Amino acid sequence: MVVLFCACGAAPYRGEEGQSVRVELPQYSPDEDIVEHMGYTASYNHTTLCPDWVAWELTAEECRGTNEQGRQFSRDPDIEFPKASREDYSNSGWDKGHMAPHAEMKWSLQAMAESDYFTNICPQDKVMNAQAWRKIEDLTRRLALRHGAVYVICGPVYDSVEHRHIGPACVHVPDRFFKALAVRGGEGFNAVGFLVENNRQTGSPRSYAVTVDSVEAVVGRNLFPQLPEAVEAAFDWNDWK
DNA sequence: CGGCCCTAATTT
DNA sequence: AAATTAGGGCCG
Repeated sequence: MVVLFCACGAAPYRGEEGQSVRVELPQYSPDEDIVEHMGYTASYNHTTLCPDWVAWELTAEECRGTNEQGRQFSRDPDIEFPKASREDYSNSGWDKGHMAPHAEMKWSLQAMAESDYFTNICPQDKVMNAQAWRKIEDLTRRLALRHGAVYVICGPVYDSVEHRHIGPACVHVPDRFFKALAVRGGEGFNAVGFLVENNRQTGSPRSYAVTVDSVEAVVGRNLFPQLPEAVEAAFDWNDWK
């Protein structure tokens, strides 16, 4: 069991009882290998060699970070057997796709470096990563600036038993990716989800938007256990565009 | 155009 | 291992 704490320095949401609540964290089990970094929390899967989920709170202040540092993909020192490496991805035809974006860590050089750990990386289709996925990331940053903070969780989806693998370590290639966002509105929280196939997807965020309930049905866990059930049951795209 | 998502080769 | 350079495409 891992005791989670707020390592990012951002002011955490305080629930009804006044205690600190990590809205971005999903339901998880004690046997998951969960690691805390400055900018994100991840559950690393030693079979897929990818995270099962990566969660973080992105604040407006963090979006205004100005540090500059190139990508420096490396193994996570906090994971005991981090078998994925650069070698698995190079010449594979698949991107080393960030879950928590490098560009959302510009508030700290260390956070930027930690975002390049393979704990935070999945094989992503080049076109999907640069277009459909990036547009959802751009939207997420705009939402953080507009609302002050956005709670984010995303990760891979494996639909087929016989999905493909890459590299000597056999990193599993996801069939889809999910992402769920929650923001504080006037009368509580709003939440929306996205499901994107891991192929040449170029569409707008709206074209991938679904309810968080729909994402949970695919992922098989409660993504925002701190929020009321009704928040996850529906969304109005006017709140997100 | 700058910013963002990357790749690969080369140098130190 | 890290830094630098060169290249590619899309978006606002």
